[in-house]
Amino acid sequence: MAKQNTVFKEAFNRCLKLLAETATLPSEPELGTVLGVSRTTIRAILTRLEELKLITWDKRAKAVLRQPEPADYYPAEETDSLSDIIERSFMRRILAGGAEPGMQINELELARDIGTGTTSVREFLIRFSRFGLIEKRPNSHWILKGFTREFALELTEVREMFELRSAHSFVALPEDHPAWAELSRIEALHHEILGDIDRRYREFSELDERFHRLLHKSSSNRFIVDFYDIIAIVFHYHYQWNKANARERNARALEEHLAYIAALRGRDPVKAEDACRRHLRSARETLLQSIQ
Amino acid sequence: MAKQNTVFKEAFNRCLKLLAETATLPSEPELGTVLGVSRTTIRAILTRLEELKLITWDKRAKAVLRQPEPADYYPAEETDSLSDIIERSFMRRILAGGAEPGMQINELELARDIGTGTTSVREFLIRFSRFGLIEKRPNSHWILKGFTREFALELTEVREMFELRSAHSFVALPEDHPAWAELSRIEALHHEILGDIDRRYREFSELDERFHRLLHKSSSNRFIVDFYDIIAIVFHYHYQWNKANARERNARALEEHLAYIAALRGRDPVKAEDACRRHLRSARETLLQSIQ
DNA sequence: AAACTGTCTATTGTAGATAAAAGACAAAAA
DNA sequence: TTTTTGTCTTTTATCTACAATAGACAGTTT
Repeated sequence: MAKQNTVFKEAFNRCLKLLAETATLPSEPELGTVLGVSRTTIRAILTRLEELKLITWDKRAKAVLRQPEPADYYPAEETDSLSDIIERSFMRRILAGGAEPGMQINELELARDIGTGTTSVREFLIRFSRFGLIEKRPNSHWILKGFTREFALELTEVREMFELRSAHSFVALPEDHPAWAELSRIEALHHEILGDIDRRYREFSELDERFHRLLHKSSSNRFIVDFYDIIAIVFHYHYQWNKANARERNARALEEHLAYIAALRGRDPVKAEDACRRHLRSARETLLQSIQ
Repeated sequence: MAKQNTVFKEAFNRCLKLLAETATLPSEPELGTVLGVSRTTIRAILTRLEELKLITWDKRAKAVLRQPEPADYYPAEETDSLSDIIERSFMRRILAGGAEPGMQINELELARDIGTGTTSVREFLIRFSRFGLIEKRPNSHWILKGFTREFALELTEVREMFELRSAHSFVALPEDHPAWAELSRIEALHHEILGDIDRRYREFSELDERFHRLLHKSSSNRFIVDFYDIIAIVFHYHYQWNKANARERNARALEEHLAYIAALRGRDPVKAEDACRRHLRSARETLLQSIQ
């Protein structure tokens, strides 16, 4: 196959959900906007819906025949984009497996392992290299620099510089800036999760990213904003493979966030900086502890 | 062609220079180390040298028959790696040509323009995207964000944070650290160039990069070190297409560097910070002036 | 014994091909 | 007149193939 039709399958599944909710379908361009795909894909979806006798379709007349059933959906494995599959597979190898720093990474072997072409693996590695975990020897292999203590320290050093700067920008944001409303929503979610921490502590990871991205965004600096991608990917996989004491860790982080949010609200740069430092110090400790 | 033999041609040219200097050739593995290529390539070079009747070659017996002539060298156009060609061509388009922010970038068109396959263009764009000047729409084109005033401000903001931090690390380096010796060599070169500024002002660009990279390296932080790649590429092309007042600009920057170097030598963090700020402020002004 | 050469294999860099997806434009419908 | 559909073209994502390059190993030379 030249290209996998994951865009179609994933959009098809979302279209089924839409159908279950609304029981009616808008025009092709409108559907395209809603699902975020081109009209070509929309027409492929409509064709498939017709084949499955979910709808009848003739020009702009679209009649729903029946509600979608679980069997109508494409299985989840088929809707993941190739680059997601490669990323997951690669991260498992270097974070979970016993991957030693200095190890060679071989495009061909990776591709065979994952069952994909070399081009996609190669492009993934190029994209991934900006995270500073691998390095290319031209005309030869890649070198794994490893998820080491040094890496974590270098990462957090920059993170602290960037987030302090962002926190300063944040408190200077005008009263009516939408970030304040978003901050309130985030704060409310913190209280919700803390109120039912035993059951909901796993939601922290996502909320954490949402909170810190909001802060970084207020720097209005693409390099600072983009740097959060590195932090996010590290923490994302780190949380997945390090579940020890997750409940306590997350509860503490949530409390720290609340103090941090309160300080931001107070518009006091010094207090905000203080809360920021305190939280980042403890985040760094958590990360370092998990490494060895 | 599947792969261009620019590695061979470029190494061949360097080997000719070596031959002109030493008039004798070491063993294959040793040549490989000197030229930084594999023995496979070395043997291809030796074969070619023999064909051109520059040497006789039988196992380890290599006798030089004559000195290389200009005609023996491969022309410079053939020794540039494909990615360099693509980079130059792309940078000319977006810096020199009237490329508007928001413009679409089309892989196929770029490839046709440069006369290369799409794969290489695509990989270049992925690698280049970390510089924050372009952005991908998945399944669709790239967007040029443009070399704008905002870009320059965001770039210099981070640069200043990183370089201040690096300058602080630098003054704390132990007395016997090799960086101090390199700093002296760099300082001497500054005096040399300033002494003959009218003729040698063009050498500033390279020296500037060498000086700042030395500083950034002392941070021992891969993110800070890697960030200099962005600064380097921006200034590199910026110097190429903006030659107005180059002599005066460079002379002033050299003086600033000397003050900066003296402050670093004094091991006084406050003075070093001061000199650093002063130089970076003027570097920013220079960059901003050239944008509009 | 250490280094070198001959030979062979494996991997990378790049082009070319192709299905999937995007998107352009004219004709048709509201 | 604005939106929608039918049709067609262009571009992207991905695979496969292959020359260039790296690298391994055994036999040979110093």
